Amino acid sequence: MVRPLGLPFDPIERAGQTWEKHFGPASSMRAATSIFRVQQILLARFDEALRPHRLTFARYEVLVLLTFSRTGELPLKVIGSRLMVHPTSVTNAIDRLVAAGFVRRRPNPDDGRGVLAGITDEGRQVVVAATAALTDLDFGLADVPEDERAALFAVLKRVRLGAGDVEGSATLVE
Amino acid sequence: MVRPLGLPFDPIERAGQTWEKHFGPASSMRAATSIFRVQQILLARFDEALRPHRLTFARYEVLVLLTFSRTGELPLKVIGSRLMVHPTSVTNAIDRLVAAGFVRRRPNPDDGRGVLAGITDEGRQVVVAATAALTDLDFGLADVPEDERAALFAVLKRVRLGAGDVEGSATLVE
DNA sequence: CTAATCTCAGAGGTACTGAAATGC
DNA sequence: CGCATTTCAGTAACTCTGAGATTA
Repeated sequence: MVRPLGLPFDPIERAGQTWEKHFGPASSMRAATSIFRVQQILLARFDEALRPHRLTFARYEVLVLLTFSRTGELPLKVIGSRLMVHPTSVTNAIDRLVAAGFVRRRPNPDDGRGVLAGITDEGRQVVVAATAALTDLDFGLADVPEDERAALFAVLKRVRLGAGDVEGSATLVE
Repeated sequence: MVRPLGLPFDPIERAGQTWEKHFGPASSMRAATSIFRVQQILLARFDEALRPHRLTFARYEVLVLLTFSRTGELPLKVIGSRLMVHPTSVTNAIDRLVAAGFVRRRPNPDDGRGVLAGITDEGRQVVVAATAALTDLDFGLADVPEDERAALFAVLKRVRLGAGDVEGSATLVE
């Protein structure tokens, strides 16, 4: 749980006002700083909700991805690109999921270089429970009305496409 | 620099579609996942822009805060609450800024328990250069139109207030 | 005495680089 | 051969806990 700050003013608002006096327009700075703070708040909420299930949010995402796959198995390479994490981070996450009994590893029969991660029965059970915990929280966004969630997603999508998340869309916004 | 993914589809969009089939409404999940991804993209951009100045974004924020103060000095306690970081993180950041020659430490004459961090001339110079680097980047939000930056800030503010960032505002949205 | 401020030691989680092993 | 996939070793930066020293 991120400790409530309980300040008598909004620190980001105040930083924005001071910024405008010293440096100029502050809209980007305020928005960027808010993204950092909210990410910190959400991550703390998620990890708190997931701790009883012996999961972090990063590992939960891996399990969900495996649940979504037809066979319950995916190459590590695919996991990394879908979740947008570094290959060594995938190895690390899978190591820990295997240690917890939620995932099995086996060589990819279709590609001798590769490895498949497959979800276990225990992994499927924990995903259900963990998902219930997170949806109870509304993914930390209970204070945001439904239409604003969609707007938030749309605005952030511009940034993601600009960073090359989707091939050929770096200049388009659909 | 976060590597471009160059996927043939948007991984968050796809996860949202699959989510709706398995679990139900996905607007919160999509928005929350987007916040995580964009935070990762922005942080990578900032740290890349700041590396030539021997700063991380966290340390840059400390220097800016000191620049904004009347005397160029602030108690560590104030730095921690304004930047919303843990006391031990403040100590760590100040340690490194002192080692880089950007900050000086001295006992707080008004409170024997406390410590003041003060920005040095070299620190003031580096803040100017680093700020130019970040504003050149539009804080990573060049792809977001001006009015949407304000909207983004407003939506995220609901989450921050709900987490208790501002005393007495947990239930209000101004 | 209680409470606040700061520091230190240690643990946990993630990201990244560079190099190696293996197989396409 | 070049290239892709995974792993390992090491580094870095941050967060948090718990303990201790100092002082309001």
